[in-house]
Amino acid sequence: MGRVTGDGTVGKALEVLDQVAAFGRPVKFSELLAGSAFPKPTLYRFVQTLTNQQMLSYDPERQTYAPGVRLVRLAHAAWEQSTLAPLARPHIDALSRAVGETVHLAQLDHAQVLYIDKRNAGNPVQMYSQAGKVGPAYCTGVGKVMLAFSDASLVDTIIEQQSFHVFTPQTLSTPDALRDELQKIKANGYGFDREEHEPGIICVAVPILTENGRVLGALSVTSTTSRTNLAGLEGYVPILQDTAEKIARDARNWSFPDYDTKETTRT
Amino acid sequence: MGRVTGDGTVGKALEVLDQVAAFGRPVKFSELLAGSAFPKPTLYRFVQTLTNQQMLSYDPERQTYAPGVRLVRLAHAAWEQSTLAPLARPHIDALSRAVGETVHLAQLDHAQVLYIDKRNAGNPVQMYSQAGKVGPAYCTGVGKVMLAFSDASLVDTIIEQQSFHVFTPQTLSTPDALRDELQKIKANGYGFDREEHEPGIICVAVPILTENGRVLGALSVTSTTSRTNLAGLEGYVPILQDTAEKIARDARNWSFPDYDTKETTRT
DNA sequence: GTTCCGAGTTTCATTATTTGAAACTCAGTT
DNA sequence: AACTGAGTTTCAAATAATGAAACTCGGAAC
Repeated sequence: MGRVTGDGTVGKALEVLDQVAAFGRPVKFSELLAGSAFPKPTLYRFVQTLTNQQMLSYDPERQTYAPGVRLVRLAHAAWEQSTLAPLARPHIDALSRAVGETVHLAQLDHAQVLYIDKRNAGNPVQMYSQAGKVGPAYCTGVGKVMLAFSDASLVDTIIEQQSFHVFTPQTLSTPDALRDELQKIKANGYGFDREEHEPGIICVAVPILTENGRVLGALSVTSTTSRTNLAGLEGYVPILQDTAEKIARDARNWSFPDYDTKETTRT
Repeated sequence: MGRVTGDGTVGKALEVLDQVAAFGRPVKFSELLAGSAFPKPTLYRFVQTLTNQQMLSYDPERQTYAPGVRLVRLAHAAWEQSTLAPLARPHIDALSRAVGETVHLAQLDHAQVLYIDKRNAGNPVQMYSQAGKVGPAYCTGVGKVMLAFSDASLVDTIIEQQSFHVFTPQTLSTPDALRDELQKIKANGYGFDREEHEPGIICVAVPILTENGRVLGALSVTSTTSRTNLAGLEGYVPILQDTAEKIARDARNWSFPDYDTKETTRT
């Protein structure tokens, strides 16, 4: 079932770290305790250890914990070494200059979309996304495009984990509706977000695929209904596909890790 | 007395994580083993656990490990909750537009400068490209400015930990030279980087201080000797100080961690 | 083709760490 | 003065981590 087994003490500690991060704000020990499976002294020791290790920061005044700065340092290394971002950067810069709209680079992380880079439009639209932020896979352009080109078994797994929360009247709210959409996207080679996540926000997205057709990530151009429409965005498809192809080519040359391939030829 | 490293199993596992990150590239198990104090099976189990937990990613093709995507997600929470960056963002945007040069926002993390946000001269907003990067405290504008306004005891501790590596002929290479410089910076209220870290790169920096004079972080405007000179940069001091003040004010209003009354010893 | 080699992996008895019920501290109530 | 409850410490029992040794297995050497 859903729960990945926490392996050992380290797994438990990281579970606590996730809990703190999930709050989205500095959190008191008692709040953590209320939402934790661990007994008080156990949780207490984990929080102490993580704070010592700078994985959490403690505000002595308010007596709250928040994810710590050590994570920011570590994530920089992660971003540089295990994401497409550094490789894609020059291509995204060029794309951004060419289209003059907000550009996103995303990867699939478990059942969610992880935004790993972004370029803002010249006149910035206030948007929810940033590098490191996660979003739903079933109602974002990048999410749907990545799913559309993923293996059926992976899609099944991921669809099971979607909440299908209805953000707007356009949100695809059932697995079937999503599967239909994925099929159309696969046929077209690109996909839209038709205000499915945020009203007024539309986007066009393409997958970044290896030669063998494995999904590395996705690229999108985002705009607003007040600035353009789907037909307008569709005009960006060629340059998006061109950019995606360049990124994929660079990725091959760099021999990018098969980061989510497990059990390929092993028994 | 202080244990420098290793509280429990969690501490050891995080030590391994740091080791991987320190390589700056995907690393083989044997390379890790060579630089590790842990026996082979112990290290092996840590690496397995961290990989299971997505704190490391494994490339089965090349048999290498790199910091994992989970860190990127966690760091986003850290960046939003325990750094000045989200709060400072609008002010830095404004500053960036006004000066048209590269702008950095940094905090002190142990004995190092941690860059938490950046605006490039030409292109707006690039996340995590520089955010998360660390630099030396003794030879960067932001580093020296933060030290200049820190408590003497903290400065002593930090100076002990500096390498005083000589990057350029201008690098301050002794504690005494640095202390002199810090005194001058404190008197002026702002500081320069006179090509001390990279040839041709100069900057002017100001501290971000609370009402009580506690250092929250630092702001800098960076340019090159081919574009301007120290006198030119000095012209940015008023707008830098203004921006720093606005950030400090917002920090107080938002009552963000790491602010307010000095050691409350009420009786 | 066989042997050797060594990186990576597993085993298991030993050892050290983690665990959590209970007890304690202490500032702020009642 | 007694109560309360969040946060902290204690300590014997339960559990997990440890690492020497042994094993795998693909490739290099003979």
